[in-house]
Amino acid sequence: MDFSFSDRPNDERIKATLATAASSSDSELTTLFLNVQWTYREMQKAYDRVLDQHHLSESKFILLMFLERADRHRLQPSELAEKLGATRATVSKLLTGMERSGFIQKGHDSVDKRVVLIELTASGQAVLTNFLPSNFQAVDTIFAHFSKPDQQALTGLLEKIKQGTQQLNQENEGN
Amino acid sequence: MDFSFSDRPNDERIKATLATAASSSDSELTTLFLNVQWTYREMQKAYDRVLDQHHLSESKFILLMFLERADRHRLQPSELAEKLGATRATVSKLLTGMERSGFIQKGHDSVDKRVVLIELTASGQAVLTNFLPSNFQAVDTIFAHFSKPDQQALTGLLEKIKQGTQQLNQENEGN
DNA sequence: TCAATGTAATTAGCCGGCTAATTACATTGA
DNA sequence: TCAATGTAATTAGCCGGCTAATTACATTGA
Repeated sequence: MDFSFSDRPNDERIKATLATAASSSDSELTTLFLNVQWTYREMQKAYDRVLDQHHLSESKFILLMFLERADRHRLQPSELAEKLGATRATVSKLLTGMERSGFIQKGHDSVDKRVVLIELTASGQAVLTNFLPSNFQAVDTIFAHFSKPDQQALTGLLEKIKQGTQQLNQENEGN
Repeated sequence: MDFSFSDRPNDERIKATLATAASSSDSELTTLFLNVQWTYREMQKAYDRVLDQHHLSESKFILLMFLERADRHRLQPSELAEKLGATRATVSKLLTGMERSGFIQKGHDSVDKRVVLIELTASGQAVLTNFLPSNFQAVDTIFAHFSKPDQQALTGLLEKIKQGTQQLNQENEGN
């Protein structure tokens, strides 16, 4: 596998976008914005590779975590969807794949016939247990160069981005 | 549209993950990691909404930018793919959609019969010109709460994440 | 009590990403 | 010169996200 960096696409975007920037402030903020996107996407790709080595995707991993902590290792698809923050349709697809992989089993609720009960299998348990150390290791590596103050600084800056995002949503309310 | 915040899914992930953390350092870094993901994804969703109001996706917008700057407003699909940093297959799909929308036209190269030439249409031009101010406005809003030092600080922290990402890739080389 | 309404899950069909396979043409070198 | 190899683009088929429609069952209230 070739992970030698090609930052070229990012540079191309910056070049193209800066040519249309009206002010130097626009230029700086746009560069920063593209930098945030690029950094996140490279980070996520690297993290996804770790997950893939364990035959997992991020969402599937999170679903296994929820099941692991649930009473009797069982939850309804709708409960999983709400915890995950995805639609029921998406979760339905993910669960189909996880059943095929043998990570979960589907069962029926005795009371409400509409309900499906998703149960963690031993094999799903094992995959999760195996992945967890790699997960923390990956996060450690990503933030290897961070000092304590760096962590706090980033937390503060993320908070400001969240506020800006909320404003952007308000500006565009009513479609 | 309802943009009232449900941070619940993020909280659920943090709760579930922290329960399995070995050290307090793991806890802190994992929380920070989830926070980075959450913040980016909310920001991107808001930005995508702005694009969608102009019948664009981010990749389509970038492709229009490349064409706008190109000699005679023309590029080959393979050139666009390399600049964009996506596969030719992906770009092929995007271009099909953009042709349907009337943003581009496909033509033939007189010399090399394998080559397709993508040309920006007047309508594509117009959509781009119209979107650009909204684009800068969106970026401004996202970073509305950032001071100059904040910008510099974030740039530095992103650099550290990039370094960590590269290390993570090295650790997982040869899968 | 049963028609109207609500709810759980899935399916169909779209988007934008990917890899692998295919098609068509161009280039190269013995 | 033409077989082997390279290259441009597309297509097939997968993934994980979405909305809208559908199916099947549960609840409610006149």
